[in-house]
Amino acid sequence: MARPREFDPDNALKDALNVFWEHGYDAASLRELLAGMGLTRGSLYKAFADKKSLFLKVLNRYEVEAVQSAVTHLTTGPKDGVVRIKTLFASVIETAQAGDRRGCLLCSAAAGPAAVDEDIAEIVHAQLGVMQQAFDDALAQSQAWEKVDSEERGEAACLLLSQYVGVRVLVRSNAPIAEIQRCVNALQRIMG
Amino acid sequence: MARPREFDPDNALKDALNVFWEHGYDAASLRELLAGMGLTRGSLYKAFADKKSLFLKVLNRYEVEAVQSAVTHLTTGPKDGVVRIKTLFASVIETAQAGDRRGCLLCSAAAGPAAVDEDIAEIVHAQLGVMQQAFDDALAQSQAWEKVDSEERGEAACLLLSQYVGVRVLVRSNAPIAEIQRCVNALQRIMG
DNA sequence: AGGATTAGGAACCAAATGGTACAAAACACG
DNA sequence: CGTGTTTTGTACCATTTGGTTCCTAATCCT
Repeated sequence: MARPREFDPDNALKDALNVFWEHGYDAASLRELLAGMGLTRGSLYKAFADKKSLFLKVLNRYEVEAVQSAVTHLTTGPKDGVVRIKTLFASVIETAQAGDRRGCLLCSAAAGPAAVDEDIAEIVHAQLGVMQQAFDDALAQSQAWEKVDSEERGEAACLLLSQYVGVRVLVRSNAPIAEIQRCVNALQRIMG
Repeated sequence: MARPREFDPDNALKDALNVFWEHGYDAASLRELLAGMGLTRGSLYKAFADKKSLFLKVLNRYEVEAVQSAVTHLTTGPKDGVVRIKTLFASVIETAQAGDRRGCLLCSAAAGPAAVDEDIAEIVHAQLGVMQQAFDDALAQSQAWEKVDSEERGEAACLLLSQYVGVRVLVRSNAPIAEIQRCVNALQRIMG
């Protein structure tokens, strides 16, 4: 391994994640990525092959970093799963209120042209599936839903996932936070 | 008004809508637009100034064509507003099942880089507001909600809007229809 | 018929796109 | 010390981007 690389690949991936998260896959130009990651073309292409491959690796990092964080919200903390679901949505509002309007990388990728690419779509759907499963698990661990049959609960989990996608898209679209707050209020009321 | 134009501007706008609807604002290239509209650069720029202006006009047409169609779903038909809301979501499923995976132009624009542009964002939010109001009106005209105070009903309308956005994004992302169907099932069950 | 005015179309433009080629630089190992 | 191997950085590439120029063609109006 002759000359050692001068950058930490994992750190570079983190930087790339930030660029993609802000601009989306298509709108993130190679120049922006290079600037954000602090390296030059030669290094990037040697280490990550090309833009798409880089994005796929970034998506994996997003899972580790963001999706797992949401899943943790849904699986740990208050004993009742419904409460945890509520706090997850509350945390989405908090993030937006703190000025982070990037929304969810997965949700944006799902809505954009990137979703046409099969490899990207596969990962996106897999990770949304992880979220959905976490919603389902949380519902299963709640008083209100423990007696409901699993199919009906699964449908509710689907509903929560699409709700989650909708909210995060609205956040990214710069919708008034008050409106998003109202939407989450309704969700929390409906969930009892 | 010397030489008359050889194309119908309204028709060209309809064609442009189809291109933007399929690819989104950013990914729709000028070449694709010209091909889809069946005219050359000179004509397009003479009639619509530039790409962004064209898109703004297309958005207006989208309102007339698609948003108003949804609003009609929400305001006419069955007497009970909740039933009308259910049928709106059912029609979204039907569209997807028929092979139309374009989703909602507004929802995609909201999630994409186009939303950064103030002029575009303004129209997008205005039209989403129209949808939200229609949800609110439909709820007001239902047995289940007529006794609920207007703030709580307004929050439910917000919820329905974000739900709508989420579902249409999932449709565009090529998510399995069965999953989207389950999500709508849950919505219809929750609404009583 | 003829000037005025507008649409149509092609050539052209600079800038930006993602990607490649290749030489120089930095290390490991003998 | 030198050779082989890998990284780095730069110059370069063809292609595509949205947009402009400008000439010609078609119509209106007198």
